[in-house]
Amino acid sequence: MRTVNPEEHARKRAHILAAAAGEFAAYGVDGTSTARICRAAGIGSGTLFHYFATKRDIFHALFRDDLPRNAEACARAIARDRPEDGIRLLVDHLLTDLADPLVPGLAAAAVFQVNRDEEFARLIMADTAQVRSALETLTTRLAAAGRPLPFPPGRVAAWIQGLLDAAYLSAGEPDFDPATHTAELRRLVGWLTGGDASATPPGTRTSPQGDPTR
Amino acid sequence: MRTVNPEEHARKRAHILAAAAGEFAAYGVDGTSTARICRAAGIGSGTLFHYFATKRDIFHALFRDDLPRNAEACARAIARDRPEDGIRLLVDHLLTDLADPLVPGLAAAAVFQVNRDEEFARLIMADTAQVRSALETLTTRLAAAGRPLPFPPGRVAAWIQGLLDAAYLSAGEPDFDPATHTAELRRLVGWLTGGDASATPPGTRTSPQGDPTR
DNA sequence: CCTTTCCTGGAGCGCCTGCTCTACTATTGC
DNA sequence: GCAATAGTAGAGCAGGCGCTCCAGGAAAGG
Repeated sequence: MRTVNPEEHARKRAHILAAAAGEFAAYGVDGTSTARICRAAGIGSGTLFHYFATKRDIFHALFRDDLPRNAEACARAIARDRPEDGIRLLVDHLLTDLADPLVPGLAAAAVFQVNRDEEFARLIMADTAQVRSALETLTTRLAAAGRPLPFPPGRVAAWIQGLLDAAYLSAGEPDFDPATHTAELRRLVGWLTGGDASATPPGTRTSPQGDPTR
Repeated sequence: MRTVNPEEHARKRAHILAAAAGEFAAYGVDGTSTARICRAAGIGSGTLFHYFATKRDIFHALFRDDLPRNAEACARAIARDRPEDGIRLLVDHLLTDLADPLVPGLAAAAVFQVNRDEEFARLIMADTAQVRSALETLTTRLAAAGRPLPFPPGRVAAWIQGLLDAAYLSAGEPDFDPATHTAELRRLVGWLTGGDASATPPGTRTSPQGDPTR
């Protein structure tokens, strides 16, 4: 008998995934041939299809692996005493990879794939629903505490999520600055959650920093 | 001799473009074969390539045709006396097609293509820059008039544009309602332009309408 | 009428695709 | 050391691709 070494297996799998991520980000799913992934990973096609059933499966795995981490972040956010802290925590977590150069390409490929590939759509939907639910719980708590939200709690949650998605897509623009964008996004979230961010102190107009929300 | 009939030519071209738009929205550029476009348009491949040089060219034409209309809208917006009217005009113009069922698919395909196809990226960039410039002119005028913008005028313009893009992408979500989304977006734009939208009157929290900005 | 050009469908070409299959080596348990 | 199986490379296959090319119908000018 010979048993499988799960650790080595996972390492090799991750190696292939990393190589595939670069190709998918650059050329998309349809635009990336399996031969290209093999070349990038330095393996033969036999090896590739030993680890993954289909090309689509590779792309799915790239996002499926993030699901548990997001679930954990949601749980931590809800556990916070002050809802605004939870929202801040969740927003920060979801913005972690904003500076990753692969992100815009992968985000574009993902948005595209959601409209095309039903199985992938369900995968992403599960993740989205999870985050949405957490955000809605938190915004509902804010509303219950008397915060004057501009929209119903569910809609506020939807907008926060929309802003996050938009951030990842705009990360590919030529003069994109993650720090500025993050700061401004927090400001917008502050307004959406009924914070005092609407009171604009004079002089802030030209300063990219200076967000007192915490 | 025989002369070309430009009117008939344009009609046929538009017919092919309409058919292609449906296919591109459903399957993307790579996922749509030229044979499929031919079938959808009820023509042979000879005809298709008589009107368009390449498959990519068909996709480009789909967006290139909108450029002059957007330019005109920008000009009209800048010509307005009150900058907030101009912004409102431009935002409304850019949200015209939000209810079109093809829009989410085409937007996804476009976002994807921008990251892949350099020529298409330049095409979209030209359109984006044009709108951005108009918005920035208007927000700068607002700032000069003493309006307390939350960010520098250029950044406010960028955010308005980002919100518009996000709207088109989220238009594919299951419970998307164009009217609600538009109303809320105008509210956000109101805040971004230093309007009084931040003062939340009680009872607005559950009302999807009621935006007094004009 | 004839000529010229536009317009058209579809056969077909060369190429590339995702994936399978086979032959082989490396590593494990006994 | 032996058997069993995990892991690997790459040739090869069937099918689909974008696009070309050609033969002929349709329509305009003279």
